[in-house]
Amino acid sequence: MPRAVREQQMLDAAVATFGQRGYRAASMDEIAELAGVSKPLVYLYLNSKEELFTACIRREAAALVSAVQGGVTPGVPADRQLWNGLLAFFAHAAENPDGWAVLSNQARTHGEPFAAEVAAMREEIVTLVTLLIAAAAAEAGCTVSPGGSSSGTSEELADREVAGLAHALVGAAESLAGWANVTPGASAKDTAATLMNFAWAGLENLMSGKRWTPSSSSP
Amino acid sequence: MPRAVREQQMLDAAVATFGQRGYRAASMDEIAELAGVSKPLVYLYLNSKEELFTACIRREAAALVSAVQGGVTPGVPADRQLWNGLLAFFAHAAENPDGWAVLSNQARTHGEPFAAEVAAMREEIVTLVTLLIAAAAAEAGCTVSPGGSSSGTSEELADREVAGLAHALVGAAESLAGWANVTPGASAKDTAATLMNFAWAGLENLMSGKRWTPSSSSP
Amino acid sequence: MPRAVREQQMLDAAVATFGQRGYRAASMDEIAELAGVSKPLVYLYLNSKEELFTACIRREAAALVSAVQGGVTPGVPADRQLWNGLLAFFAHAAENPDGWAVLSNQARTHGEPFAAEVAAMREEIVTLVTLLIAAAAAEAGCTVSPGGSSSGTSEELADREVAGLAHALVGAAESLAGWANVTPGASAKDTAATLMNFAWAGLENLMSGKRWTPSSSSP
Amino acid sequence: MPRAVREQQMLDAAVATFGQRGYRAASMDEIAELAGVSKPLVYLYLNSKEELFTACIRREAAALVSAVQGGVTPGVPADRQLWNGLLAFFAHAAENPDGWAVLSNQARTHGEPFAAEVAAMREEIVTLVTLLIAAAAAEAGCTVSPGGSSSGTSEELADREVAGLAHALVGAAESLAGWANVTPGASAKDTAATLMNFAWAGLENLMSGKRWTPSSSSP
DNA sequence: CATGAATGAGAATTCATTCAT
DNA sequence: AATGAATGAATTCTCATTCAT
Repeated sequence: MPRAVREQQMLDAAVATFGQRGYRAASMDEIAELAGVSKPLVYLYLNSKEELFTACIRREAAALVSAVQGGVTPGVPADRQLWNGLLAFFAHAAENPDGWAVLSNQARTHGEPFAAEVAAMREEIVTLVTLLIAAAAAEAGCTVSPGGSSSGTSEELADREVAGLAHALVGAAESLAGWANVTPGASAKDTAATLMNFAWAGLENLMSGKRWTPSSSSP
Repeated sequence: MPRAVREQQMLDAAVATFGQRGYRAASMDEIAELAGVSKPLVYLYLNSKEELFTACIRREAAALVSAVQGGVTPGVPADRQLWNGLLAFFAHAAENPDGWAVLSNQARTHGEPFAAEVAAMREEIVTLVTLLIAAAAAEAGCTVSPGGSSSGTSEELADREVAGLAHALVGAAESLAGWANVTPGASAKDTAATLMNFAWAGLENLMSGKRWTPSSSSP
Repeated sequence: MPRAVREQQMLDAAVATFGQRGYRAASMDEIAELAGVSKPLVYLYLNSKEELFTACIRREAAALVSAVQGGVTPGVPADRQLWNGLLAFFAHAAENPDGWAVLSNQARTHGEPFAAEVAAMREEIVTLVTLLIAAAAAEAGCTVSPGGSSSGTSEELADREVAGLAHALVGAAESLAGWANVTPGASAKDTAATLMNFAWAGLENLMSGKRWTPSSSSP
Repeated sequence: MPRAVREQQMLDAAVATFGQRGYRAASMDEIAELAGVSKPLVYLYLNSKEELFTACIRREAAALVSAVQGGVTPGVPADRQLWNGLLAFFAHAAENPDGWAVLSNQARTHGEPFAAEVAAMREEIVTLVTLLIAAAAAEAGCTVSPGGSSSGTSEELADREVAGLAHALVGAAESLAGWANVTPGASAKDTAATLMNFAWAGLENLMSGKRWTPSSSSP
């Protein structure tokens, strides 16, 4: 059996085990057995538990990013791109629960070699979303100023605000994906719709300058 | 030294260690040393690693809920209550990063004794937020119908939508808290403002029936 | 509460715990709790686990020997004395199962400080039985020769044979006591009768020279 | 080194250690060192202290039963079979003192997983002896009635009496084996002869109806 | 290419024992 | 006379990792 195939089998087993047991609780014994190979072979191919875990993270991160990017097709309006991206994201997380668990739970929870990998992936997605939001703003005739804090002027949006929005959106998506994965009856489409509604409304309001500030409320 | 004091010292040390290392990677040796006591004493007072971890989760969850509830003072308008609650939440998470890590990362990542504890706390907060959102809607003259799916009628909001909003809001807040804890220059107030804007806009749009649906967009 | 009383309570608790759990598995914590006192007090009175166990053995051994000797009343025929002794022995073992377990199982199973204590008690009983057997033989008009091996002559019994008989009898009694303690429906009287029958027959045969030897059998 | 060989080495070491120190006091460290392997290997092959101990009991019980059965060759008169069986038993116990200690002391003294193992072996031997005694009775022209209590009639023996005899005989043999193992100058042959004499006499007396009863003695 | 055999290092947990009061 | 507080030293068990073949 060719090496590449064996390696994928090992990664499959590792993702499943890490996702369900957690990094520390997963044992190389269990992974090797699940992969149907002997432990030394795992070491021969992947060197150590740490490298094996890193390889898992990379593979799953790449798959997720690729799935999302597959949804975000240029040429259509920004809101549709966002919608398709969300849909692709929730569908992928639902179809690969172990991989999603590795990325969202395990990788973050264990020290530095791993957190950086996920942070990179996350940054990639945040960037994508930031661009989408900026594009949506542009389509709505709103300029994005590279300045610091929010000017509050209608038709103008600060960089920071767009970035904050993107972060909040990605954070909400991550949280909802975990929730949808453990909630029966939460389809990817419904989940995406909930978030899209939320996000789009926030975006429209920001663009039209209707911000909520502590002082805008009753005394 | 009296038992109660020692116990708090141990919990302090345990929260710090669990928060930084993770449940499995944290060793009782390290916790005991950090607490300035011998391991047997930790066992004498807290019985096992599992019970120790559970005690940490309970204490931190109670502290967090209490902080948030301290912000949500009845008698003021709902939007202010929400604002104050968010502020209290982000401030508490920022001031207790290890406790927050225990609740948001560790407790969820490890099997059933623990996940349930956090789920209970989360439910408590989601309920609080749901009530707040409903109150805000009422203040704005919008009725909340106990029916199933969204009717789309102006001035009417389905139960499910309020709950979805609350879930998304709490999820976004959790995610933003993690992000703020890791991002220099993100103050609790700024973070709360970003989210409040986002959430309030979503709420206003929902209340006024301006929902985004896949088909409402350009082809 | 006077010291002597407290000490007996501790020994009661210790005998029960050692008898049921075994020497190593019994913990000083459990013993102290069962005795209703604090651990340091146990140490104050009995110094160490080893000394505590020794004290248990001594007390139980003395009680057993005293019970047996209470049955063996001089002045009556030797067979009756033997019978009464057996009866007293089985009754005592049945009434004090934990004490009997300490003597028969635990004390023997754990190294040298303890085995010697029990061996001493056992020797005391074997001596008593030896004298009884010799008395019975004398009553039956049979001389006991202080010589070495069995002469085989009728009406004469070697020292060694009497000692062997006594040892076998005591061994059988010990074994039967353990058996009776775990066998429902085995009364002390029945058990004593079984053994008495066995022993008395052996004795009579020996005294009348009807020995079994390998060569006395068919070729 | 092949697994089977290593396993036997480990069992050898374990039997020696358990026999001398007792179940609780024997440490896996000591056993591993005596076996000349590392502790993890012992766990890899035998899983736990409990399973290791059970394996010891099984091996030693099988060896002992096999030794006794090797002595009891069919085709020769029952008394010779009994004699050869006793001889084989005492010889085996003398040659394997640790194994004998495991079976006779340790296994009985510690809770349920183990006691049952030994009880099974003991039952096997008691059955063998019961059959032998019945055969001996038959050869002597005595019928064994399946009835309840002793009829007392000459030439007739109740089931119960045969079973009681077998139990007492096995108990006496066990006790004598322990004694012989501890008494210098007590050869297997001498020990067997003492017991055989004892047993055979008891059997002959029972068969000829000469039972001792409390009331048959002088007042 | 693949594995059976083997281990050093460290994990959780328990226990007999001692002080200061 | 009595105890709450505290620990050093084991003990059972697990795991990532490496050779020799």
